[in-house]
Amino acid sequence: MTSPAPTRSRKAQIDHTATALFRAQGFAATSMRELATALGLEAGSLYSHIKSKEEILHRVCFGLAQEFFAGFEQATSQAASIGGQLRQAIEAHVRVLTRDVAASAVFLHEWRHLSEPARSEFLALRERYEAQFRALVQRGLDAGELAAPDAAFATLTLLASLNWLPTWYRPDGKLSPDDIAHRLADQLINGLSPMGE
Amino acid sequence: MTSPAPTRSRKAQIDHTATALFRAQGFAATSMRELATALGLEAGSLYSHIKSKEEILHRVCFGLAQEFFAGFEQATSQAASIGGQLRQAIEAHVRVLTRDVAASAVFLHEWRHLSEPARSEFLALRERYEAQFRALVQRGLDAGELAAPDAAFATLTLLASLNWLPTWYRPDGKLSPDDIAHRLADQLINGLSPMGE
DNA sequence: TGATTTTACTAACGAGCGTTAGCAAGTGTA
DNA sequence: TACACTTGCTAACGCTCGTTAGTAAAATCA
Repeated sequence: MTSPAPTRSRKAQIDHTATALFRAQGFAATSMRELATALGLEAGSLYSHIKSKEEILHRVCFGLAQEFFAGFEQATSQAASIGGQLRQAIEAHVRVLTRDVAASAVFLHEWRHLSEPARSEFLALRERYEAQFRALVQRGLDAGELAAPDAAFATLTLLASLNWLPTWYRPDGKLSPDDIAHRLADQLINGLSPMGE
Repeated sequence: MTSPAPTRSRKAQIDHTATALFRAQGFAATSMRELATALGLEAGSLYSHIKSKEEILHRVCFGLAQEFFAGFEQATSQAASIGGQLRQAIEAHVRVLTRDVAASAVFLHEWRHLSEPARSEFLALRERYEAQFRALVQRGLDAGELAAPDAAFATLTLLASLNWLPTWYRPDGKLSPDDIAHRLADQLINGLSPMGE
């Protein structure tokens, strides 16, 4: 009862298709009948594999949160300058975002359809993640490796640039995820001015 | 101070309340009965003032689009360096975003619930607006006032930072809209590195 | 083999959805 | 006064929603 492989695969298939629909139409505007049709099933059949519609959303949101934490931890565990750690953290974030753009979009926009207490738990995780980023930026400011009037503000702007990515990124574009990660890090750290102005 | 002025038409009140609900719960997850209750009405009464639920969304989305275009035009019509124009355009964009955060959030996230052909028209407007920004950045690159490997990429990142604002901005925060506009422009143009570099 | 689990079906439930029709009270205008 | 316009009500329409119950074929495994 712990982990039969074939069960997992059908469930994962449902999650995957649902994620794509949630992204394209939103959680509330996606019906279970629509999801079932996309999978070649009848609506009722879905409930042999999942308990509820929200369960899918829950799994997507919390699963991705875990990936973000893992990426950040790996990026900052290696010895490097603060600026180097920030760059690695940015690239790790971008890597998670681009690994599954649909899931990322759902993670970023559909979490508010979680009901309590999941919603609050999710927001707490999100705040914890942002706080980690903020602390890293603050260390950079203290060490003189970064310059900004306010760590909180700088961090918000930084994450903003990253989190808009799923709205325009296409896996078949000419820039690879690593290209994008590098350019984003460059632009955010160096700005748009020549020689930094 | 924020009490509804008696001069505001019932229609405008409906739009305003609906915008707040659409922002908090999403368009699809907000029912007309819920909207009516928030206004102290019965559901059917709404239809003495509006034709449909989508009509409200249409008005919010296209109304804000017009504001963005007006802001950009005013920002770039004044004679200034390219960098100065970009700075003004950024600040104009932020000013529109902060004037009505709820409407901005709806504009940014709920437009996909527009049905055709409104949806395509909206996307065309959006693309036109981004193209204007992109052209401005490109002129900056050509004139040597800005530095980036790619105007399109730089523009996306720039607008990304701006458009994330409605998710965290609170009108009663300690930063005024103009403060925010200035800081955002600084950070995006100069980056996080000390002295640029 | 037989037992069990997995997978999917049909049919239906109660609830809520956006919207409409018809009516009535209040308000401004001539 | 009479008329029109605005505003809001009640009641209901056809429809879709997420979910459940009960059943059964197929796959898995002892």
